[in-house]
Amino acid sequence: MEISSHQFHLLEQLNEQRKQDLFCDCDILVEGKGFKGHRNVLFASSGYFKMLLSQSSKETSQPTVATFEVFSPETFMVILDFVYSGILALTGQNVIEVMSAASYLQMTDILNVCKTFIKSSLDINEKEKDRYLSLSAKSTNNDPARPSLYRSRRKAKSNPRRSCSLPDEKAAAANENSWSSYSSCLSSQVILQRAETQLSKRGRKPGSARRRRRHLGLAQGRDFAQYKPTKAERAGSTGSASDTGHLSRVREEAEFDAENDVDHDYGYRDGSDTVPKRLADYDLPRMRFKCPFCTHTVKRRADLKRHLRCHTGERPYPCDVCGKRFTRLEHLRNHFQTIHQAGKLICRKCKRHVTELTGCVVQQGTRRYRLCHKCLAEANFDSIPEDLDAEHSPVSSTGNKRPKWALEEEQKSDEGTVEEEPYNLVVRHVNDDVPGEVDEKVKPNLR
DNA sequence: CTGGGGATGGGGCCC
DNA sequence: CGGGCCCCATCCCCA
Repeated sequence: MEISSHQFHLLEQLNEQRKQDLFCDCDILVEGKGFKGHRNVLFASSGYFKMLLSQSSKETSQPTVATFEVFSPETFMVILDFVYSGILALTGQNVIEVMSAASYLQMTDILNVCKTFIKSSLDINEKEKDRYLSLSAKSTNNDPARPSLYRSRRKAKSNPRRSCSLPDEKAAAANENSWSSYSSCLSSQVILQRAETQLSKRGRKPGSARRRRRHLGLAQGRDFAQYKPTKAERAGSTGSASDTGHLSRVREEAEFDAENDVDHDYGYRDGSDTVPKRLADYDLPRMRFKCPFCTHTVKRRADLKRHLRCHTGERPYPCDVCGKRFTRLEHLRNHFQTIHQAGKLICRKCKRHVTELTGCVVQQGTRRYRLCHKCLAEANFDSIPEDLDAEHSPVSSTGNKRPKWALEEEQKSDEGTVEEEPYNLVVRHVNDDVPGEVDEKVKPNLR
């Protein structure tokens, strides 16, 4: 027989012990501020502490000391409170830093909740946008009541501990009405305010966005936590070795701001007085959309939507021929044209320009390219490397418009010269949330 | 190991 | 607002 309240009471007791510094055997120093905790609780909650404590597990007589300089004490407080209560006090203000810290501490539950929080915030319907954008110039999102809104929603659930497992899409969907409107309006304001901050920053140094441009290159499975700085950034970075992932980005941002004499004190917290004045100094568009995952801002919501794919890993455009997936239709088209349709009128071997008359298309697996007649005669296919996909690739020698996976009976070899256009590009927009479901022009689903 | 070039991915912006 | 084009940075493979 399971007594459901036990877990809650146990956690409550541990939290009391923490507050009264009873049996605490772990000291955590965050930017100089000290926190107390229990090794077993921290071990069970964080991958980082698991690693740390398992290394120092032999010296159990001495209290463990962990020092962090990569997030603020306030942020760690939010996380520690969550560890000991199951309640995560997320706000539009702190979500980015909490997510960064959770990533650092390898606390995937918090990470997922933050992601869900942010993604829900992005689902801004027009009504709310109009309403809150008009408010945003005057209002502040520092209302202390707001985090409690999020908490209360979570508390409404039967088990407070379970309530942190929000990443469950169904749960998120079920709760959408109850909190996404809140978070989206909150986020609208955050986005606008931060956008204004960014505008002020960027406005001082036109073109700096380009110089600071980062290749986010987040392929599927690559998390933004694994962000790699560019060569220039690596060379110029003065960040601590422990500052990994987006934390280093945050730090770089700070460094950039320092370099460029950016004033962070915009007075947003106290209201609107300073904001229009500052913005008025720069003749820039009023609206920018701020990416919740990074510092990037864009003019149009559609561009933000597109940009977000580099964070979410969403690749809704699969190549029907090789299965490779792309974030954009145009990338799929480019890929298809160059890889599967030999779109480039260049001899692959001698790199000379070829025409339909002076060259021919060579098919190798699913890959097609052109060779001039001379190179074709010399190569005789021997020097052309095998295509890994060759064994399962359809090959056409007819050039008919037909389904690309229809393997022709008379086909004997994977290689050979072919006529034009055996593959047709079929544009599909795949919804990743429903595995296997393929639909024409399904709207991208931001997870 | 290194440089070159193709492939890919992301941003700006026009239509 | 989506599609598409252009440009550029980065990755990655290969000589």
